[in-house]
Amino acid sequence: MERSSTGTGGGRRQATRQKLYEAAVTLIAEQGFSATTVDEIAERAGVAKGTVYYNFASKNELFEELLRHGVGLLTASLRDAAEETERRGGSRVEALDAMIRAGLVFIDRYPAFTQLYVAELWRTNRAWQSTLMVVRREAVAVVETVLREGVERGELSAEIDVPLTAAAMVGMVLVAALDWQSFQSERSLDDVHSALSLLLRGRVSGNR
Amino acid sequence: MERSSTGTGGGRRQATRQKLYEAAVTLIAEQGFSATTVDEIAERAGVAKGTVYYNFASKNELFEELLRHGVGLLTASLRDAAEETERRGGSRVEALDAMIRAGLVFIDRYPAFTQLYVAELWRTNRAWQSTLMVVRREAVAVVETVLREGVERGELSAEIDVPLTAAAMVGMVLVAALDWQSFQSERSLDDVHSALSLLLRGRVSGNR
DNA sequence: GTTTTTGAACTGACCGGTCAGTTCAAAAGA
DNA sequence: TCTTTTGAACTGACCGGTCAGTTCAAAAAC
Repeated sequence: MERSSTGTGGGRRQATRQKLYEAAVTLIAEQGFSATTVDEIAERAGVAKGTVYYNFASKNELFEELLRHGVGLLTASLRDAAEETERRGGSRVEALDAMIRAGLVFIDRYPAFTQLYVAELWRTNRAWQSTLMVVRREAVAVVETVLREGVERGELSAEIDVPLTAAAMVGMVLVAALDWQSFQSERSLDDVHSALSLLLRGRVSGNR
Repeated sequence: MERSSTGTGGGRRQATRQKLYEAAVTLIAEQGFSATTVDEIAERAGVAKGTVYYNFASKNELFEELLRHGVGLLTASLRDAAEETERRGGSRVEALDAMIRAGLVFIDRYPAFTQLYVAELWRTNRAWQSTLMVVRREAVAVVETVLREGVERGELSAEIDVPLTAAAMVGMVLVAALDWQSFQSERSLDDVHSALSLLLRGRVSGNR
C-alpha cells in the first residue's frame, strides 16, 4: 500500500496526481470545467485515461481536490506574509501590503488556478459549491484578521467594515493581477504592487 | 411585414430575443456556458429549440450578442454617472464615487450577467475572446478617462498608474458586490457603497 | 368587407457525433 | 509479490444543429 496522504512528497502516485493537477488546471482555466474532457486531461498529463480513474473517483472529485490543494497554497502564503511582518515588528498596514505582494506572487506563479477559482467562486448550483465556500472562508479569514487587528491598534479607521473591506481588497488584487497578465503583461510585478499599495495607503485621493 | 431592425422596440422578434437573453444569462451564470444546453435555454424562455436557431446563428453567437448587450448597458450607465456629476459641477473623485454606485446598482440589477462576465473575461482560447476584449476596453476606458481627468486637475495624485488603478477599482467593486450578494446578502447597497467609498477616498489607512 | 396569398416566425422530432465513466488483461515498476 | 499504470474497447446518455412542416397577422386582390 502506498501512503495515501496528500503531502507534496515523492511517491509515484503523488507524482502522477501532481501531473494530473497541472494538466487539469490549465485546461479547465482555458476552457471551463464542462468543456474539458477527461481524455484531454490524461493526454496532457502524459498518462492513460485509466490512470485518472485509478487516482480519482471521478472528474468532479479531481476538480474538488485541485481546488482544495490550490487554495491551501494561497492561504498558507498569505498567512506567512502576515506572520513574517509581525515577526519583524511591522505595522498591520505593512502586513496588508505584504499580503498584497504575496497574493500577486501567487497569481503570477499560478495564473491558471486563479483564473479558474474566480470563474467558479460565485457560481451557484454546482456540485463543488460547498467545497468552494469552505476554502474561500479560510482565505478571506486571514485578511479579515489582519484588518481587525489594524482597527484594534488604531492603525486603521474604526469606521471600516471589515468583511466588505476584505472583499474589496481581495477584489482589487485579483482583478488587477488578472488584468495585468491578460492585458498589460509588459508591466512588472512591482508596478502592480506599487499601484495597489498606493490605493491601500489612501494616497490616490485622500491626502493633500 | 415585420421590421427586422435591432432596436429595443416591440417587434415580436425582439421580444423573443429578449426572452432568450434572459433565459441564457441566468442558466450560463449558474452552470457555465458548456454545461448549459440549448434545450434548457429554449425551455426556460418558453420557446421551441428551433426558435433559438431562427434568431441566432449558433449557441456561440447568442452568447456573444448577450455579452455585447450587457456590457453596453453597463458602459452607458457608468458614462451617465460621470456626466451627471460633471453637469452638477462635482469633483472627479465624486464622479468616481458616483460610478462606483452605478456599478453596484448595475450588479444588483443584473447579478447573473456580472457573474458570467467575470467568469469568462480572463479565459483564453475561447471563441468569443475578441468580442470580450472589445467590450471590456469600452467599459474600462470610461474609468480611465475620469482618473486621467482627476490627475490633470490635481485632485488625484500624479503618482498613480491609470490603467492599473482603473483595474483595481473595477476589481474592488466587482468582487465586493459579488461577495455581498453571495455571502453577505443581509447588507444594503449603501453599506457596500460606503465601504468602497472609504477605500477610494483613502480613509481606511491614509489619513490621521 | 370578404377571400386569398404571402412569408416571417416558430415548432419539435430527428440525426450524427461526443463524452463520462467502466472494465480488464497485460505490462511496468518497486 | 503487490501496487500502479496502460490503453483499448464499450456503453448509454446527451447535445448542437437541421429541416420539413405549421401558424397567423397583415397585405393584396376582388
